[in-house]
Amino acid sequence: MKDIAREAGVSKATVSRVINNTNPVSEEVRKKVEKIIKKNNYIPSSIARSLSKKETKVIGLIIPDLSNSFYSELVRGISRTAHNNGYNVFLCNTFKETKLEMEFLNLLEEKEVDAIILTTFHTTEAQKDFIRRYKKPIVTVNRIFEGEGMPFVPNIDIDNYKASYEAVDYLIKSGHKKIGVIRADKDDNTCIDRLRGYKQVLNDNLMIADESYIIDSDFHFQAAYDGMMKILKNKNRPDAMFCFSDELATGAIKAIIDSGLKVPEDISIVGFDDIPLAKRFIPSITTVKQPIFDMGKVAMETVCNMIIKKDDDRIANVTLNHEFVVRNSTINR
Amino acid sequence: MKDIAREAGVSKATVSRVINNTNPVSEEVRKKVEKIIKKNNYIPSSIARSLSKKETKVIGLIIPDLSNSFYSELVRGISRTAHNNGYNVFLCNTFKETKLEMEFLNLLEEKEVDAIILTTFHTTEAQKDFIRRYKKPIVTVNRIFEGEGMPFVPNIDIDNYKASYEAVDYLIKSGHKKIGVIRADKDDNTCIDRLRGYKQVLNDNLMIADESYIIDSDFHFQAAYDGMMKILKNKNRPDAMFCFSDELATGAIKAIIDSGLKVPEDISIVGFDDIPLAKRFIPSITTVKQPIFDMGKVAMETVCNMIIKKDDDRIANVTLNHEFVVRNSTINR
DNA sequence: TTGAAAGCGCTAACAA
DNA sequence: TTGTTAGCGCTTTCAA
Repeated sequence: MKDIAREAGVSKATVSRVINNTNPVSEEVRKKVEKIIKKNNYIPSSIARSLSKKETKVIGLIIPDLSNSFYSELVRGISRTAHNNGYNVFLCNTFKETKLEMEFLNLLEEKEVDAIILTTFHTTEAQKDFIRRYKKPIVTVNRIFEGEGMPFVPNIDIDNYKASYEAVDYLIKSGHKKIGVIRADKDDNTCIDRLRGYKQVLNDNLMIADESYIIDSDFHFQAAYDGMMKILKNKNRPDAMFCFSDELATGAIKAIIDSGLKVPEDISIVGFDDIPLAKRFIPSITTVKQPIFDMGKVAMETVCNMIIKKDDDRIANVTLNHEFVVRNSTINR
Repeated sequence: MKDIAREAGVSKATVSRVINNTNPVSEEVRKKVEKIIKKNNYIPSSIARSLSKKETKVIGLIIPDLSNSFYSELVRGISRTAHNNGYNVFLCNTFKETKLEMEFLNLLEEKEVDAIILTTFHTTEAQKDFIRRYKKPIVTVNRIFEGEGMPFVPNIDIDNYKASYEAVDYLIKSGHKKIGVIRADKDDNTCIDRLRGYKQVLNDNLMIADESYIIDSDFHFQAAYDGMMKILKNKNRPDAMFCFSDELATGAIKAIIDSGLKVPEDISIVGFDDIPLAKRFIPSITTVKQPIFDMGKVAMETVCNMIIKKDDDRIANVTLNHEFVVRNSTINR
């Protein structure tokens, strides 16, 4: 920059003004400086700028694992929206390791990102402490952080209770009598809400939730496969399974087919998320569609609002609309 | 930092020394400074450090789109290895937009990342110009950049020609007579090598590559589905299809089944990549396994080597081993 | 409309 | 073993 200034016969301040389009600067000088910048292939250092302006124009993003399509789609929504607003994404894939989650949180603070979008794997006290003392904006997706002395952390989500209620209601209305569940991360608020919906709709229809029909898993194919295999040994096997993700649904379907049974003829399957795979799988999967890309978009927009104005009414939890999508993994009984 | 120094009664230099473990500093002073750092919850600014040291410890990563499992897995391999080596990843998802590719390249230069790992969607002259003038390390995955005045850009890949040859050879040996191909990005070197392998093995077995059996697509499900539908109208339909990705394979399978035919009974399908879905799909997909995570790992290791020593013999193209995995989407005829 | 100068928070000679 | 000092490359008052 100094070189540009010298060559143009102006001061660094002037060069800075033309780069950032900060008025005032005469047309004549601007032209001249721009020409010299181009000629010398000069690239301003965004590091120096960040140091001086105390903003980085990057937001930190913490996710459990990209191998889960939910998160890769979320990242897409966030990246796209970030870019549209002049921000960029510093991605932290924690591989579901609690230790890495804290490491990355601290790293993002050191890196002085302008805000953090957080989707943790397991909520810990250390994380809560971090949130308590962190002074820049934090937004979560599908996670609720509350507690003593905790600032308000906007969360982007769907109405998991209602979505779950509707999905199971559909199964009941289409004649299913014995409906099981494959859940995941059972202490997670998302999971809790969904299970609540499931139990409530059974209750409202005078059906009982058989505890042996509730399978725990970890949002991985294999866990669903194993869990489904176990439940199939049950002499009184279910006629439908509601899975808390599409990936879990594929595991359940595979297990059923490997056991010589058919989907949906013997057992109906409902998934959750509507990842691209859901409609392509064979059979295509009936599922609860979450607007994942939009959730990322809204999360990023909320971040932007928080950065600009510290107390706007656009800074709040956002509940997006879900949609129940009927495909070929369910049948009328 | 100044505050810490004042409170500890030492100079900033000393504080810097204890933070970075740069000798020498007496045990006594170290303890004291560490205590004060902890007490005040002091977090050093990595921006200021970067400015001063002229290194950021972040590498820029440009990929076409995370919705493709190949790339999300690649990102995982790169992230993991980066972290193990003290680096972090600045992710740029270009959504396959050529304009964004150049924007991100320029951005990474401004951000002064220490190196770039590049997997472009379409190679352009502007990209080549960038590479020519960029002075920091660049490594590619599955992409070859060559040309007048171009520096050597290490590329991480498998032997696509051989992999393709073997896959089609397997089909021939298991009795298939009419073998088609669904390729993607046909001007890409990867694709060219694979098609060469396909044609060569047909040739070596005195079979002719019927041009109407070669379908162009864009690495998306829908393109494969549509292409497969078209080829099924062919009165002389193929008895096997070799698809250049697993996602394309799922599209082909879906099309075949929707047409009332069966996989593999009527048509065998071979994929490429071995994304996690391949073994879970129904039928599970016979495929060429690429060590995607490892490709990311090796790319990142190569980057590290380039950063440390400018001319090491470990800075070279790397060809990793592939593996042909037989599953249920192929059959002996 | 422009320039001089201070400062962002750190590192790294060099001196003590 | 420690402190002093001069940057790193930019932005931003304040004065001219």
